[in-house]
Amino acid sequence: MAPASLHMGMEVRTKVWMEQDGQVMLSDWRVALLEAVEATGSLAAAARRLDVPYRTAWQKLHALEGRWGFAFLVTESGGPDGGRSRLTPQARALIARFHQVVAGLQEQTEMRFTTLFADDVA
Amino acid sequence: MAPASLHMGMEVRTKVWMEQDGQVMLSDWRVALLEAVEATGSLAAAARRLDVPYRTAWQKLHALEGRWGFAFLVTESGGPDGGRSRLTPQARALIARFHQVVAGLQEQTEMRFTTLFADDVA
DNA sequence: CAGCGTTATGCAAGCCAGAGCATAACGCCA
DNA sequence: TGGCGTTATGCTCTGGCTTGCATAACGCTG
Repeated sequence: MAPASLHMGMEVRTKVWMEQDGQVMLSDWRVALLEAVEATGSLAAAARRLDVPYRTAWQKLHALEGRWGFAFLVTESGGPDGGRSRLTPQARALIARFHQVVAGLQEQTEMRFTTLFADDVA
Repeated sequence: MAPASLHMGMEVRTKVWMEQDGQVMLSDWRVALLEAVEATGSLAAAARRLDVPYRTAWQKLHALEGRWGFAFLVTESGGPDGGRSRLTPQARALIARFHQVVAGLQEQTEMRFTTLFADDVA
């Protein structure tokens, strides 16, 4: 068998976010959360899916709305399923542009990493 | 005058790092620290330059050496300037490859950001 | 030989985002 | 009408990282 690679489990990771005077205005994680809301129809379900407490998820989005000055979610409490949340058009538009900004970055980075750290490390 | 842009001070930021089973093996910040050591000739000076306590800088590098299993710095205490630290060839090589991995990412991201968020936000 | 600046490292304190717990309103449904 | 699941939000507590403080050795230098 081939010699055991020294970088078992080694991986490269990237993080992209937007900020204004030190405050996070949008990040890949937050985008993932918003998309989970869109997919599941509720913030509670989205939080469970990303494995974070509802408390935390709500706080993050709440802070975001405060900073941007407009709503990201249109919510209803009560009803058949207890309630639900959906994204506002503005939120959707913002997410779309964010995706365009970060498109391909992770893949590029991983490709370079794989090439440069192919069979040895250090 | 032109309408005040809604994204005054808005910026996109990226972070790149390597990790192995949850532990940071190298990051852009750590690389910056190492390069500051190379530039100044001492870890203490490097820490001052990056505006972090010596305590912190040393801990980070110490942990790194432990994880990789080899020395990043060759150090001397005492002497004319009190002591000094220089990078090992292995550390230099690692840094060089890290740079190749992340080359241009920041610039690309910023270009896309500027284009997509040119005159309005949301 | 006393002093300085650096490396090296233990220990205690602080700081803060994240997480837990609690409460309340809402609207359907059995 | 009592129960359920969701939104919404206050208060508190904690786990972990960052920092500060302290100590010691080293080896020039005045």
